Amino acid sequence: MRLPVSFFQRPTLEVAPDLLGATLFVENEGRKCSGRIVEVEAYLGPDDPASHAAGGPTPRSRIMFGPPGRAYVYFIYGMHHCLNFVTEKEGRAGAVLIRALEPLDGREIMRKRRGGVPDGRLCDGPGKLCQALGIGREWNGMPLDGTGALRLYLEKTAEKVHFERTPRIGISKAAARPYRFIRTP
DNA sequence: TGGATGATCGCA
DNA sequence: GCGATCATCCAG
Repeated sequence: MRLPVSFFQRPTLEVAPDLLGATLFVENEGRKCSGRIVEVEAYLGPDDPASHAAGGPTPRSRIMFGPPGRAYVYFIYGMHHCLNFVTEKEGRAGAVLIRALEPLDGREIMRKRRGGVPDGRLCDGPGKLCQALGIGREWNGMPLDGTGALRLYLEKTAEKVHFERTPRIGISKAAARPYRFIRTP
């Protein structure tokens, strides 16, 4: 079942765990790739010091304050992109960072984009999955229901999903908050 | 463990 | 303008 945009119009900390187990589909360069979401992190609004939305809207973080159910893609460390899903109702900032996928369809082209790493390393990091799926800045702002100029969408899982919560990775501010969600067996 | 590599943002 | 910082990745 396709996830509607309204799925994202909720508190970020509720959306994040609900995304675990969902399948992300990306149509790019005439190819369709998909992967199961297995790790995410929540980033909140101005009250979350680790969030790009801390300190109010900026040219980069503007999308986080806009309507939910869109992609927030940013460039970091001079060489990587990260994919987020915008949450909360319009005017309130929030996003979920997609940190890892289990690759499903399109592994051939993902391997090609990733330079022939083993399948287990294709999408096991936020920068890696963007490289595998061919996601760059041009995907920023794309709706998550496949209605944009570049198509991506999600399907919900029917399975019961187990997960654990841990602190977020690679941040220095608000590092103690348990806003990371990992799918467990 | 540190280097690559460039956009971003606060402060001057 | 300037520079510290950065939601990363990979080689060694």
